[in-house]
Amino acid sequence: MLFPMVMSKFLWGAILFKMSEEIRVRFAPSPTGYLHVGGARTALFNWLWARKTGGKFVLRIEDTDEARSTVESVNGMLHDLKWLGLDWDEGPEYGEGIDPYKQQKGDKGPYFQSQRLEIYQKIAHELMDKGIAYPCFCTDEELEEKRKKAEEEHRSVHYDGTCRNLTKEEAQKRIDAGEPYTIRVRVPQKDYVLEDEVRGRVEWKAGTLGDFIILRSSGMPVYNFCVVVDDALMGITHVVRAEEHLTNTHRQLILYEALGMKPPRFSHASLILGPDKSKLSKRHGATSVGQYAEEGFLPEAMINFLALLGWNEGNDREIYSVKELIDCFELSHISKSPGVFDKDKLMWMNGQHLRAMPVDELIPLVAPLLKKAMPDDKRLDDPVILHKLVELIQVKMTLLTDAPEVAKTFFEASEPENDEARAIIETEKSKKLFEALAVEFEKCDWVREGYNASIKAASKIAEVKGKDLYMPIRVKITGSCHGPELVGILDVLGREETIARLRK
RNA sequence: GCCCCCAUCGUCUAGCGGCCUAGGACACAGCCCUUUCAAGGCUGCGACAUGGGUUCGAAUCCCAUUGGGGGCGCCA
Repeated sequence: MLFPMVMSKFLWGAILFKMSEEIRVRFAPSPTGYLHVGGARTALFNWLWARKTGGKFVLRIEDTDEARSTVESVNGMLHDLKWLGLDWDEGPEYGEGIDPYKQQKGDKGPYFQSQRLEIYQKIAHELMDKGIAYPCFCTDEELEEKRKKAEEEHRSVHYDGTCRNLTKEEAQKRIDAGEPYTIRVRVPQKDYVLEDEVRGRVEWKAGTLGDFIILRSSGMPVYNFCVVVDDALMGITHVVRAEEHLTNTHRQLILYEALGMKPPRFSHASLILGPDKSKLSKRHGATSVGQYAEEGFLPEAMINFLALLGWNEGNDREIYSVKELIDCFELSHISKSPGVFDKDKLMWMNGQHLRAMPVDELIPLVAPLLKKAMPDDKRLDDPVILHKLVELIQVKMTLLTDAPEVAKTFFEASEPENDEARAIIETEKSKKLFEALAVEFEKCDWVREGYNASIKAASKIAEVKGKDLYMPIRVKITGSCHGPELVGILDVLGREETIARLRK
């Protein structure tokens, strides 16, 4: 008995291999003007899956709610996605002077729902012609009434099917008379089963859902309908999205069946929560990716953090590069329980990525911030000094935006920061030390060995050592009791500046 | 009200019946390193929601309860 089983396994493998089509995933945000971290994580999971499998990542804009949709709001979204490094293979183009509505890439477009209205309308009417859907003439008021009544009688608030059994002729007559109507699908009386990649088997019993609208009386399609039509037409093979859509899947399975299409594989990740465990929203602070970019977070840290919030490889690993994530990512390892967005951990992670970064890569990120904080400082234009400076402050930064503050503590000459600092440099011994050191510095080689020797020599002359030696020098030169290592500071400042500060 | 999902330290999580007196990370505290502050290293603090089963054995499987979340729209 073992042999046939093994055989069939091989056979299945072969068939699956042959049948396996290109994997196509999508991210379908509404154009709200910015990318929410929850959306970013959804986009990331999709993107990782596409990149891991060599598939395609499609970007589709769900803008049937036209009011919010403008070039600016779309670009805001695309900008954030680009910043994260989540590039898409199909969808609107992004860039200076590009109109995302007009310039799109991919052959399954258009990728704006607002540009696909005829498609939805045509399909909705086809379904109606086939009797899979039907026109409903119930008015808003009537429906509201029914809902109320159902609630009072403790029945479920489904549509009662008033227009379900209208004859074709009767319906046509009312349509011809110009009566407004919506199109509803006839929901089959049967159970539906979803085999979710992360949640496993999810079942809906027959009768838990009433006939629902797919096309409004205005001719505008409804979300669940658009999604299914688009996903089907765009050849989406895997839908990865947040848990809030889990119950929508029931309707969507019905619609796939109505269209005679095979549904994609679904993966429902859970929600991202705020510190109070309610769904992450603006009142919890920064929720848009753009805000984190401005605060000085690195895209690779953001990616790493978001990936680990709701996904893990099954081990203790915390730090991943983007490439490593692509290699390790599996849909089945997405976690089922919701997670709190922990900014402290994000900060830590940012520090990890920041410190792991080669100085040459860090310089272009930090230089503009330094330049902005110290616009008149010519030294920043010197690549050698800039390199030394960034190298020195790298270990002291958590965020990119920490750079100016850390640099300023020693890069710019300043008065003692407080009385404690002032007291340190105003002792007689300290004053003696500074002069001795200035003299030594004038004649030494300006390399680490040189000024280390000078400090030693001055130490003997002024009869101070240890903390009484280094702290006064630090305070005299920088004005602060804290900062990067002293010899590094000397490296950056150079001989002239250092001596000038000692003698000031 | 009905439907669906979820449940391990404060937080993110490992765990998929014996390796668990439950491991790692963030945060917190202490120590070490160090001319300072960081960074780094070490140590500590700290959790299987509750109640029933199943089993020789349960964080792990099943059922209830409780708690959280989502949905039930001519919103997306």
